[in-house]
Amino acid sequence: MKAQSQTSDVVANVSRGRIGNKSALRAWLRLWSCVGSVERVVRTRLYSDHGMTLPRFDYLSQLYRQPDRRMNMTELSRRLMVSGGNVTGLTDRLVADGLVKREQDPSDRRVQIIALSDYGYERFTQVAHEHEKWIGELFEDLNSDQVRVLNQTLGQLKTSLEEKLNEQQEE
Amino acid sequence: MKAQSQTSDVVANVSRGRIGNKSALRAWLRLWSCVGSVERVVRTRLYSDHGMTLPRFDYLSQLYRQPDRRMNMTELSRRLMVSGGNVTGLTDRLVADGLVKREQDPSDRRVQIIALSDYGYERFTQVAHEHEKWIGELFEDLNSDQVRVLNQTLGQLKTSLEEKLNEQQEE
DNA sequence: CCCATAATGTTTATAATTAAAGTATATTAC
DNA sequence: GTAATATACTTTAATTATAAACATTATGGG
Repeated sequence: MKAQSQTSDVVANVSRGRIGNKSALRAWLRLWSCVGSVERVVRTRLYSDHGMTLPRFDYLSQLYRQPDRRMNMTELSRRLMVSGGNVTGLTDRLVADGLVKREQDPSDRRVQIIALSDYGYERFTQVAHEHEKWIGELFEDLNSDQVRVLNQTLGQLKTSLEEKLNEQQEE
Repeated sequence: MKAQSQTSDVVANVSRGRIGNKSALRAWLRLWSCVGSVERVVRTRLYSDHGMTLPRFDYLSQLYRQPDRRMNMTELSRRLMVSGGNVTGLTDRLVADGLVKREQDPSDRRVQIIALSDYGYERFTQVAHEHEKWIGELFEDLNSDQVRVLNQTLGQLKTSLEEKLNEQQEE
């Protein structure tokens, strides 16, 4: 597998070389660890300070970002990266709490369109403001160079992963 | 809210400047998205190819990394970043499947020491090899420079987060 | 039109997960 | 030594999550 670097030692200077599995695994474990720590903090504060769970916050934030504050179930499932059955259950509870509403798609009777209610919008706006502050505090020890490079690298990884997922799906 | 162009000017002039909340939030969303995508792939393959769930794999991997393949419940809870009750439930099921064993700590009768069984070790070794390959494939589009910087930045973030968590805990 | 296939969402059964309360044991202060 | 406190783990009730099977509706080809 490493034979390739011999042929291209001029080009590589090792710097642009392919990464090995061990190296990738290390990066993955760090990613996992960082995300876990941040999630834990956010989940705890969401619950103690606002009586809101993290899955519901993530759900509402997807609706919030849409211009019309609306999205169908399949799209929610895709964006939240959770199963369809999960979205059904979350939706039931959010509807019961009055945070979102179910609407019918006039052009396709299979489709449920979920709309953020006025109450849901108001509620989410308050919580999101706090949330943004927490994240800012948690990342404050990184400098702007680091964050810029991080965003760039993760953006590339995200695109690459999406391509792989699409390929996989088509097989 | 300042216009984006103004922020960029500041960044350009002061490259090591403090990051803003918006910038941190963007980084957090990318982190979350990448981890979600990778987790989804790993979870699906673990289940379809090996009949193993992701939480159990994570649990076993913690034991596997220990020299004596042993760890108590509290430490498992801390490392897996999940609640104690969760570890109790996972342990019950893993014991039922013969992958781990419960042992008593002779010096402290409150402590449960969890040991990877021979079967669990064998089983995990096979799955872990595959897992490492999947991660390698998922990250293959990043070059070694990117992974090095990523590891460095995430390492710093991880340390910073751990400090903040400790401070918070002591309050 | 009719059938096969795909897409959308729900249901079912089970597993994973949390927060909070509870139990048992250990440690510390006095 | 005893009481207060802390630690380790379990239990409880509710929520969140999955995969797989299902029902309904849409779409495309003959």
